[in-house]
Amino acid sequence: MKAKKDLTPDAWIKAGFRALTKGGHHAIRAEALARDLKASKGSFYWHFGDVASLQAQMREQWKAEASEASIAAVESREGSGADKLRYLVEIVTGDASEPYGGLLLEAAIRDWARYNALAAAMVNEVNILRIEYLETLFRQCGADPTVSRRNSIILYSALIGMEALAHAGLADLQKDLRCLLEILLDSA
Amino acid sequence: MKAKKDLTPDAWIKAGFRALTKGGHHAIRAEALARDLKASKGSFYWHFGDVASLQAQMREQWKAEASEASIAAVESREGSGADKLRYLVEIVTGDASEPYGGLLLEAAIRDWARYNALAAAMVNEVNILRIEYLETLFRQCGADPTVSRRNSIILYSALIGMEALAHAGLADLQKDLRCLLEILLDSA
DNA sequence: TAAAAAATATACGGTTCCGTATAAATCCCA
DNA sequence: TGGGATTTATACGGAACCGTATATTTTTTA
Repeated sequence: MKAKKDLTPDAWIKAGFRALTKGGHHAIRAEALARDLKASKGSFYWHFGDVASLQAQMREQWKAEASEASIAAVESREGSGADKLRYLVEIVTGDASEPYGGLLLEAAIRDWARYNALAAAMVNEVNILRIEYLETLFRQCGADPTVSRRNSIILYSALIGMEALAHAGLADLQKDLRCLLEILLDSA
Repeated sequence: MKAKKDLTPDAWIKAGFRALTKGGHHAIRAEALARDLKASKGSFYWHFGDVASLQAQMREQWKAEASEASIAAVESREGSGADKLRYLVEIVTGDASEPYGGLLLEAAIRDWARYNALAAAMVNEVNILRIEYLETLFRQCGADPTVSRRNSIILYSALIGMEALAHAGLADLQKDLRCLLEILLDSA
């Protein structure tokens, strides 16, 4: 009999994200993930004490990634605040650029947060960081703090909402969000 | 022993919406609803063939309500297109005005649609109707069709996205959405 | 008021899951 | 190469759920 499939905790975490994206937070189940990885439940429970522990590690990993990835990519570039905003819109609407399936996973995690306090707390922290970063960019464009904050909230909200519409073809994520950005930049 | 609690199909449907809002689509379960209503599973299966049938009726009911409620309220008023848009923003951001818990239920249904094709089809129809209605209002403000459509998508997306942020206090749904509306009205 | 119909309750078998216990296979290294 | 540590598989008991079958009670009606 074969054994020792070299399953790392990370492989289980990735499987967890796949399940979350496809079936929602309740789809994160030990036996289902084991089937996905063609492994057995025993293996799962060697790496994790329970399902909640896997979920905790999923939250940690996503939070770290979500807090840094896009911001680091934008900050590594030279350019004005407006340029950075345009580039940011570019990369976050390009799904492939993000790990674990980009906006689809984002949405699934947001759903998760709706029904779970721990996930909600994490998503909230990420939201705060992202909105604060957007604020700095809008301020670099010359907008005053109040307008910057409002623009940030509007832009970020629209991104979240458009993802749902874009999936059905109702919105063109890239085009519509870019358009909104220009409107916001002009409105000052 | 008591029996005959006068449970209508509608009582089960309402319980279904409660469960959906609180726990997500997987929380719509016959035994859980029965506990909620202090009834038994047998009663549920007298009114519904199975859980999928309850879900179908939930979708029908919500679709009818969601397609008409806000639009009818706005259309019953006199005023310019801009006035109607302002009033529409007013009522959709006032949570209590909608049945079954307003935006919270909306979000839960949107989550449901993410993982279920039937729910996705229904939500898509509702989205189309709503966006088309927004378009007519923007056109009444003098915007050309292309701009009207873009404004509609932006405004509707922002509403969807802001709900998630507002829940954590990051956005002021009413204020921020109204602000966006004015920006869109000015951008023409 | 007795029988039929409507509505609810209880009991059952089957499935899927959780988490634990235990066995088995593989890896590492002395 | 053999034995301990690591990793995976199998087997188990218990819980929750589904949908059905079968009482049991209430309401309606003839």
